[in-house]
Amino acid sequence: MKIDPNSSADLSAQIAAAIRDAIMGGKLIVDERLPSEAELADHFDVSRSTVREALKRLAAQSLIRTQRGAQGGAFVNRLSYQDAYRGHITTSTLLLGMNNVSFDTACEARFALERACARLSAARRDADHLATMRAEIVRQAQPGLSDEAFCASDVAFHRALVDGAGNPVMSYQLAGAVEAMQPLMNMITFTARDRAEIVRLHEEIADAAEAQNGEAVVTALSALEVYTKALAQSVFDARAKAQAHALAADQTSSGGSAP
Amino acid sequence: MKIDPNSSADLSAQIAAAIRDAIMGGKLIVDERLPSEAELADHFDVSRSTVREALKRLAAQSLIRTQRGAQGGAFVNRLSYQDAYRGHITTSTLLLGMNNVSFDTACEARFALERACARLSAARRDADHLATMRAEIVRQAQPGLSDEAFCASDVAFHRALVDGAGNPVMSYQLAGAVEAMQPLMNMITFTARDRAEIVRLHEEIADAAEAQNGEAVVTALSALEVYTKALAQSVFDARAKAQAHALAADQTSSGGSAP
DNA sequence: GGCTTTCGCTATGTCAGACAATTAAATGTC
DNA sequence: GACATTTAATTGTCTGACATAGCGAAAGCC
Repeated sequence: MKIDPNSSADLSAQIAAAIRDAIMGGKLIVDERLPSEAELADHFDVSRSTVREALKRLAAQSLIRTQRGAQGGAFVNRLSYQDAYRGHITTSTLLLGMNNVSFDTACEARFALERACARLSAARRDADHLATMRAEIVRQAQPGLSDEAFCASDVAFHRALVDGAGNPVMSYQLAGAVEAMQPLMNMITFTARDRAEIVRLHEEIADAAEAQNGEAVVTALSALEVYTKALAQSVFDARAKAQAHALAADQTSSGGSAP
Repeated sequence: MKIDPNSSADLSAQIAAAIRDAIMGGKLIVDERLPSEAELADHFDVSRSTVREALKRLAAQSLIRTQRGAQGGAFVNRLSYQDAYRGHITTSTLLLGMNNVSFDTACEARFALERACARLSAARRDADHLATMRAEIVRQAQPGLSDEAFCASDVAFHRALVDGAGNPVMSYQLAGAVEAMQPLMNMITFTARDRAEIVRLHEEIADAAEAQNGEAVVTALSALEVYTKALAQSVFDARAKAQAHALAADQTSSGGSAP
């Protein structure tokens, strides 16, 4: 493990990259202990603080974990599905939130990918997955549920569907697409009629999954995609109209403020 | 932004979490400058080193960038697709590599998700995407190409197909599934006959994409999935057989070493 | 005036050394 | 042998210092 003394990048970033490469290249294996901070500082000829900053970078990516005390140190971490999920969801949410991704684009990606799980899920889902889906449908039908809770339940429902495929890699990849939609969905106010229609489509999906009819799950998901997009469109249209109206009123009263 | 003084977790981790929450919650917006390290140290009542470790954690996730000099500091970073791609691929690769994910599981997830892009890609791909696919096919047909280069070209081909869908969110989500397969594919030695068959299927995919026939792309992808799985199975079987044979020979010559 | 150069300020990057907290192992005690 | 104590190793945190980078204002020059 070496770093380039001529590089202009931060030493801590270079050291983190060197260790990351060693892990990804198999030179450091899972649960192996890294040299102590003092030894690493010696090896890279930097101070302990610099090494620590590098290790914190790796810890932020769940590549290592640290343990205090004698026999402690930094250990190569086995990246768990749970850790990977969390990071993936965080990144996906920020990516959508910071890049003005349109509702349609995110929605299209989400449903396209979810349909990819539909057939496998219909074939393999077990009783637990079905029970979760049914339970979330019941929750969604409860009056007085906040929009946030409704969206959260929606996510839980779809996650159960995806998990039903029994492929953890797929569940991981889908987690980003499904969960990152939640902030976008939270921008929508659902009327009772909207909720009823969504619940109806969820029931259609659950029924199809119970009957192990993959084709019907795909069809219902497509219907849900169309309905969701239309709903969002109408909400955004109404909001834009209200804003234009407010702007016009403002200009009438104050005479406007810009050319 | 507050931290819990009773928490047992590292202060730097708590501070990083607090700032991360502020960013995700919209309290800090893109390109906004964070307080200086000294000010943050003051605010959280910790030393500058601790603040720096927290900031390095965030930098590792591309949530902030830092700039030296007067008017410098830490700024909320707009998470670019490129940064998100890189992180996603790293995580996916490690997840597959560290959890003994079977080739079949990863392969199933990859092709299921890729089929989800197929119809959109067939409908929307532009000349560039087609050109990239054709170019990679040419590369793959060249004799003398190393297995690694063949796999890399395979990834580039499929990425072009996925990008053809024109949905950057989908491209991002797929990046993990497609690229993380590469290390697994690299474990396979391809015979000339294997490569020819894969190239043939790639041509089928490119032809279908050119004809904007989504259904045909899906069919060809499924055929490629079946072929890839069978190929991997035969390679692994042969390897296991060879190992069993070597073990038997070893036991015969040395009398064995285990109960 | 318009241009370049210099200087100073502020912020991050790095270093050195110290102490606190934690934990496992070694040691001592009964 | 079981239990308590000490010891050593290691990470976590703090303090203070200096190096380095970059912006902006001031100074100098034409």
